[in-house]
Amino acid sequence: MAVTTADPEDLTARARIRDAAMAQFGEHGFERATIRGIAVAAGVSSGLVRHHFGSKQGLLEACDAHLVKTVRRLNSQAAGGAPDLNPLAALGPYQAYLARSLIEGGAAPLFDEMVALGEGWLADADRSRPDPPDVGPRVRSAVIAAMALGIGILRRHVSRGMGADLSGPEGERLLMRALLDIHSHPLLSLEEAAAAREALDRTPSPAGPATPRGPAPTQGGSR
Amino acid sequence: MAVTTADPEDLTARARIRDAAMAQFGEHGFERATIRGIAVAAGVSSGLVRHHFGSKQGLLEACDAHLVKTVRRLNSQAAGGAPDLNPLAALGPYQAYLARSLIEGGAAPLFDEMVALGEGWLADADRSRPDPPDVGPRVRSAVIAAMALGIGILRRHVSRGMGADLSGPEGERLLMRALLDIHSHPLLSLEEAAAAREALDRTPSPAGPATPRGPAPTQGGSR
DNA sequence: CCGGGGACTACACACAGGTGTAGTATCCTG
DNA sequence: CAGGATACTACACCTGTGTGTAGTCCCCGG
Repeated sequence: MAVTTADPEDLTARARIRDAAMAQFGEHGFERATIRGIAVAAGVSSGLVRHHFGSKQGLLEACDAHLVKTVRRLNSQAAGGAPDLNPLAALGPYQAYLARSLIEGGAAPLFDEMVALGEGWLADADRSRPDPPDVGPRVRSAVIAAMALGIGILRRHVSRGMGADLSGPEGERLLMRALLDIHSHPLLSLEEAAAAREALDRTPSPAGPATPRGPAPTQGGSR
Repeated sequence: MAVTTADPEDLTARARIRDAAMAQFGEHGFERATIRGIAVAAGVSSGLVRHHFGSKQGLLEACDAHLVKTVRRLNSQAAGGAPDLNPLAALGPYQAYLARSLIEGGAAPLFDEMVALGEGWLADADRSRPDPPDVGPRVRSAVIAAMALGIGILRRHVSRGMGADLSGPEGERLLMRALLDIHSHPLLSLEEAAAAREALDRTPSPAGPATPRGPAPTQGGSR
């Protein structure tokens, strides 16, 4: 059940402005988006934007609030259900906005909620794990949340790299298959991870040149 | 070996301007950063910025070029070495800039290089895998690259969620331990993944409400 | 009928910031 | 020692854009 943005004709001017703003903010970012541009997209005068939302900042806050409301609604719909490997996909047209908001700092509460959700799941899973994890579920959940969101944030790059548009159904399915494969096949064996962890412990200062050997695309040596 | 930004005094004005610009662009984004602000940070007049780089756009391109050069140098230093689980960390002060650049579309070639590197590694790993992966290494590499970069892009949120500053050495180590654990413990069992894949194949239209059950922090149901 | 308030528009204002120009100092080259 | 190029500054300009103000239309309660 994706977010359904009804016909613009069916919405009040206020809602149309908000949706247009979320689209523009999502696509161009807060600074680059202009009140006039949003007004044109919503089919109203720029003054009306100010009338309804007071200021550009106020408009942004209304967008954030609406995003939070939408996400909470989606979350409660899927309450108790299994977590999603590709959380951003559920937001449909608001996906770009959430990505921007995360980057520009607005969606912090949503991120924290994701972390909390994942933390619960990981804590459960840890109980049936032979070896105890050496970092707590909260830390791992934060990292996993960031990784999962990275796909949506870098949607354009991922689409280019995959050769399929992530926004389309075929790209979405391809992504899902890739995620299933990735998350069911660890990049490191337990032995490799243990060796890397030990190497990490041996270097007291983080300036050491030893990069723990581990498989993931790279950009360079360790810091 | 991190990127070492030498004393500002030791650099030419041009280099100082470029570094200041990368810092400002990285922290505030392209739009919000101002030429005057960059000039002040670099200790020069705003006219000199224009003198050296022609325009704000030209400055941005020079920053991109320098980033590419820096990353290539790091890559060649670590050539043949093992990939890094946390690629962005190696960039030190340029980390924020790369994150911004990826979001705003400038660093596409770098992303593609990461994907190519990871693709090679995955192709190697696939040869010693009992079950054949059902998506090619390039697609998986693109997804993994995005996931890995997501941590750096959402650095602030991750730091908050972990309770430790990712920019500091202690946060970096904690992240590394989390990554080692995550990448050595699959979130899905092979059976779960197979079941989810099968469920995915059964739903012809992607509008189906069935979210393949898989463990990761979530935001809502599937699209 | 009518008074008021909300929705909505048009237009003017102010200012931030990118860009352009002129001028000065400094250094290299012949 | 020219003399020109390059590094660098100060300042004027102008567009874009957020914001403020006044006014119109329309619905609704009394």
